[in-house]
Amino acid sequence: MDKPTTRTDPRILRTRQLLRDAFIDLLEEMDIEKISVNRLAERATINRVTFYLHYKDIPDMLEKMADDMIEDIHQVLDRSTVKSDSPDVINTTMLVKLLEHIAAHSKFYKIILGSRRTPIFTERLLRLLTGLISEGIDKRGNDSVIAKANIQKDIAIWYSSAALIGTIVSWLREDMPYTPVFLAKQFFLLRTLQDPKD
Amino acid sequence: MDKPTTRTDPRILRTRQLLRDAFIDLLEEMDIEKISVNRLAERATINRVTFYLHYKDIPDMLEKMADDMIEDIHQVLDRSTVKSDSPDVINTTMLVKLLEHIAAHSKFYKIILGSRRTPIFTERLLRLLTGLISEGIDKRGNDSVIAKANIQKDIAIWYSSAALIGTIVSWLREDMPYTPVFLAKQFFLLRTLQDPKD
DNA sequence: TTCACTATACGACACATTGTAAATTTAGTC
DNA sequence: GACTAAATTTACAATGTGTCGTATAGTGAA
Repeated sequence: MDKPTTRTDPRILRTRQLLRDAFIDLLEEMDIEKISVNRLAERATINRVTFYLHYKDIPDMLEKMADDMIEDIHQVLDRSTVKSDSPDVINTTMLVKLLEHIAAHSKFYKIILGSRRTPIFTERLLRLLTGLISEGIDKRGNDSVIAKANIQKDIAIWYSSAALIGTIVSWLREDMPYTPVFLAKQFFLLRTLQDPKD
Repeated sequence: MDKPTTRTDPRILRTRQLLRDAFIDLLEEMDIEKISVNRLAERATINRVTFYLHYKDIPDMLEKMADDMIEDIHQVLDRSTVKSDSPDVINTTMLVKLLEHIAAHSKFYKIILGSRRTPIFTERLLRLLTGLISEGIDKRGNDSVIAKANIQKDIAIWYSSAALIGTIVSWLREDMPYTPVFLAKQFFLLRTLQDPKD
C-alpha cells in the first residue's frame, strides 16, 4: 500500500512476526479458545500492552493474518497466470504453483487450514477459488458439459470450489503424501471427468 | 444410552434445551468468541452455575451438540437406507432425506454449518460423509471410472466428500434456493459425470 | 399426599483475562 | 547526536471463569 513512500519501522515488523510465529506455535499446542493475549504476548516475548498497539483483539489479528495469506497467494497466482495458455482460469500450472507455495510454507498452512479451528482462512481461500472457478465456467459458456447436462451454474461452482479446497485441506492434513504436480494432475483428472475441456 | 432403564429428569431436558436455543440465538447475533457463559446463561434464563452442571465449558457444549446432530442424521439416514436398492452407499434417496432433514431444521443448520464459526459441526459431518463415500467407492471396485482413470482412492474420497459438504453448506448459506430433490439430482448429475454408475 | 431425591438458584470466593491510560525507557531515523 | 516512534512498565476497572456451600423447588415413587 504505502511501501513506495515510507519504509516500515523494523521494530513493527519484528513485533508482528514474533506475534504471528507465537500464534502458530500456540495453535499447534492448544485449541484457539485457550489462546489469550496474555499467553500470546508471553510466548512472543513482547509486552502484553504492545499487542494492543498492533491489533484490536485476537480475531482482528486473525483477519490481518488472513489478509496477508490471500495477498501472498494472489502474488503466486498472478505470476503464473502469465505463462498460461489454457482457456480455463484455473489451469494445472496455477494449481501446481499454489500447491507448491502451500508446501513451501506447510507448517503455517497445515495449522491454519488443516486444523479446522481457524475457519477464517479456509473461508477466504474458498472465496478466492470460487471467484476463479466462476470465471472459468463463464468463459466456457454453453458448450461445456455442465451447460449440456443442465446443471445450474451456481451449484457447479459450489461443488467445484468446495472439492478443490477440501482436497487441499485433506492433502495437508495427511502431511502431503503426494507431490504438488501429482495432486494437481489427479485433481484435473477428477475434474476432467466432469468437463473434458482442460 | 440409558433410556430403557431410567427416564431423564424433565428439568435436565428443559435446561439443556434452553441452553442450546440460547446458544443458537446468540450465534445469530454475535461471533462465537463473544459468547460467554455469563451471556449464555442470562439468555437461557438459567443461573450461570447451572451451566457447569451440564457442560465443562462452551467448547464442551459444542461437542455435545455436535454429537446430538450426528446422532439425528444417523437416524434419518438409517431409516432411509432400508428403502435403498442402489449399489451405492450414498444414493439419491438418502441425500434427499438428508437435505430434507436439514431443511426442516434450517435455522439450526444454517447457523451451525453455514456460518463458518463452528467448524466442529462441519468437521463431524464431513467425517460421516467421508465414511459413506469411502464405502461406496470400495463397493464399486476396479470397474469404476475412478479406478479406470488411475485416480487414487483417497484423493477421490477427499474430493467427493468435500464437494458434497461444500455444496450443502453453500446451499444453506444462500437460504436453500433449490428444493432438496432438485439439489440432490443436480449433485448426482455432477457426480455422474465422474462415475456413470449411479 | 407424603417423602426422599436431586436439579436449580443464590451469594460468594479467588483468580485470570481484557482493554485502556498514563509515564518512562529503548531503539530507529535523519 | 537530536528527534521520533515503538516498546515497556505499572496500574486500574470491568468482565469472565470455575468452584464452593446452602437454600429452594420440582420430580417420581410409596
